[in-house]
Amino acid sequence: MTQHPAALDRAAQEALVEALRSAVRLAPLFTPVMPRTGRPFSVRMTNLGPLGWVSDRAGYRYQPTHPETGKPWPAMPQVLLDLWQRHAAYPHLPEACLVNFYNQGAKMGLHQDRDEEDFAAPVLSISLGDTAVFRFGGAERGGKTQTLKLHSGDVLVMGGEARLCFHGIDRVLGGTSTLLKEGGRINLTLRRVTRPN
DNA sequence: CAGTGTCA
DNA sequence: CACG
Repeated sequence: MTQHPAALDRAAQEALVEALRSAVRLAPLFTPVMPRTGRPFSVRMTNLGPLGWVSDRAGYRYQPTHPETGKPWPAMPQVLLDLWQRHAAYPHLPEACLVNFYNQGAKMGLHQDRDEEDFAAPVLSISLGDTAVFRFGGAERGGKTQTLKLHSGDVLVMGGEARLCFHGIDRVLGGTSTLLKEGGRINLTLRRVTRPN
């Protein structure tokens, strides 16, 4: 787990937010639900790139289209591909950018990212907007955990031993950033999904 | 079990 | 930590 504080300056963050606004017009935020129970998540999400992560009553999976519009996900902006190239230390393109929007009060329980085929690729996380309290532990559920504050513009790389660590968001600290006029936090996670040829 | 509710 |  490697944190790069303020890897994106304010101008880069604003440009990214603008790109995300365009993307969300094409691929609206949706509220995922838990497999089997159908209980809703508190975050809303969308995706960019050839594949997107979705959760519904049938389970977790990656798919090439938006679950509500049926249309392909919008392309990943070049700035994200550049960030991957710079921080991922992995010689293939990312295939999915999961966009999670947290309003104040939203959280994400401890989980592992394990729906990808290639755990050799890291997961790269980019934080925008309000500061979040990020919790992470080891590769076993129930192990010791620590917390870390993630600020707007931070890039976190979960690779190597940290690739399968349990992690989640305890809470979002309202009013800690002026980046998003509507408040809240956006997290982007870039992932390689399929095993490269 | 990427969810919530409850209790020490 | 148990649940549905």
